[in-house]
Amino acid sequence: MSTVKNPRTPATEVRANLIAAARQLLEREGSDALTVRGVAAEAGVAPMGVYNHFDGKDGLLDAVVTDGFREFGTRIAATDSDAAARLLAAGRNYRAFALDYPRLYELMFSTKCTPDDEVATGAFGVLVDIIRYGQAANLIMAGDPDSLAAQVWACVHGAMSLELAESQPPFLDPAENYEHLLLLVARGIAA
Amino acid sequence: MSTVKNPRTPATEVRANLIAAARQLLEREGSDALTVRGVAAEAGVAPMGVYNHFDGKDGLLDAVVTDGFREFGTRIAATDSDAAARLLAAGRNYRAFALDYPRLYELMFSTKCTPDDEVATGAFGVLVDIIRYGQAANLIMAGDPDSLAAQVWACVHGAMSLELAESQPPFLDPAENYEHLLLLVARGIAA
DNA sequence: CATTTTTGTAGGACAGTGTTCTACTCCAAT
DNA sequence: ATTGGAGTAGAACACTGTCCTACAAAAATG
Repeated sequence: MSTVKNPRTPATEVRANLIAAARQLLEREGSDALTVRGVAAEAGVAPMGVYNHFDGKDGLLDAVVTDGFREFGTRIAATDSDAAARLLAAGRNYRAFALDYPRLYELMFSTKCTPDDEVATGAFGVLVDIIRYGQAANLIMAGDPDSLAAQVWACVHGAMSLELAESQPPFLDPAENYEHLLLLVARGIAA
Repeated sequence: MSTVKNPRTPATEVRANLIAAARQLLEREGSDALTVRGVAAEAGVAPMGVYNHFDGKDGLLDAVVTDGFREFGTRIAATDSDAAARLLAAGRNYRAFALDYPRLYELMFSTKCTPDDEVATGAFGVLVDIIRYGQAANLIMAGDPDSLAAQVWACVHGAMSLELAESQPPFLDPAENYEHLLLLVARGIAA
């Protein structure tokens, strides 16, 4: 009978709790489950927190994808000293992240969300640095590293986007096909 | 004061009208405007038509993306006798379609919709045929045409997905970058 | 041509959504 | 110790997908 009042969440944790709850809910139950009331309940927070700490639901989702890009940047980094190995490793790290958080990955690249520009650029910069490293080793053709990175990014993103949407021919093995794609890209940007 | 009753739409037209209305509304006002009531009003049809002719809103959207894939297949086809020119032309046709119907294109490749398998496979087959034509001309490397087509498709899809989401560095010219990407792909699958 | 069945429209209803408002209460800094 | 900011609770609004009933018109049947 007695409806107990929930304990109050410290102000400094509300924001982080909401982002973490949204990410959990997104992967566990899909993007349809990302409701203001649902995320707040998952975070143990009042729905109003979404409006006090973010610019409504859209603002929360923007914060979620920004958080995703921050993690993405650290995940795709590779440190192999061999330039070719580093490029391949980064490509595989890219796929591993997308497979770990498929729904977040889709949200990150959908037109519904706008991640913080600096953070997104940071993740892109990781790839640019790998391209530069390959150019220094004379593995990758000369040219604007940003442009080359954008092309490489497009190829791997397209592969993961299609794999996650199951838009690829079902008789092709996704992992095998992705490895072939990485080789295609390597040939395409070879010096 | 007097609410006039709308004329009744012939049964054979309701379905096509709803799909056409959804496509118009989608491009004109964005995916948020794709409500059952909104589409029905745009089509001059009662909302119940969405449930009589489709499996609810999701069924209507599936029909919309299937319609999109049908048109897509005809649009990307290229007939240049030179194999390299045909491949390039198809790549440019691909981009032209995505730029003509950006919101439909995003919907077609989102996880929310499932196009009719046969139709989607048909569009993919257009690219497979172009790959085969290039192999016959000894322009493209030997290997499974389906696998090669899937890789090429991934690259161009990724480029358009990023361009439409404005996820590319703003200082790069999209058209120019896309041309570079087509050359990258051509080198990657060259014999 | 007359009758019956199918199928569109009208309009209301339901639960769930994003969003905003008010009231209350607790934590923290002055 | 008091005050003000910031959390919760809960109601309210318009809008969403979905379903239901009632009625009328088109289409198929005789």
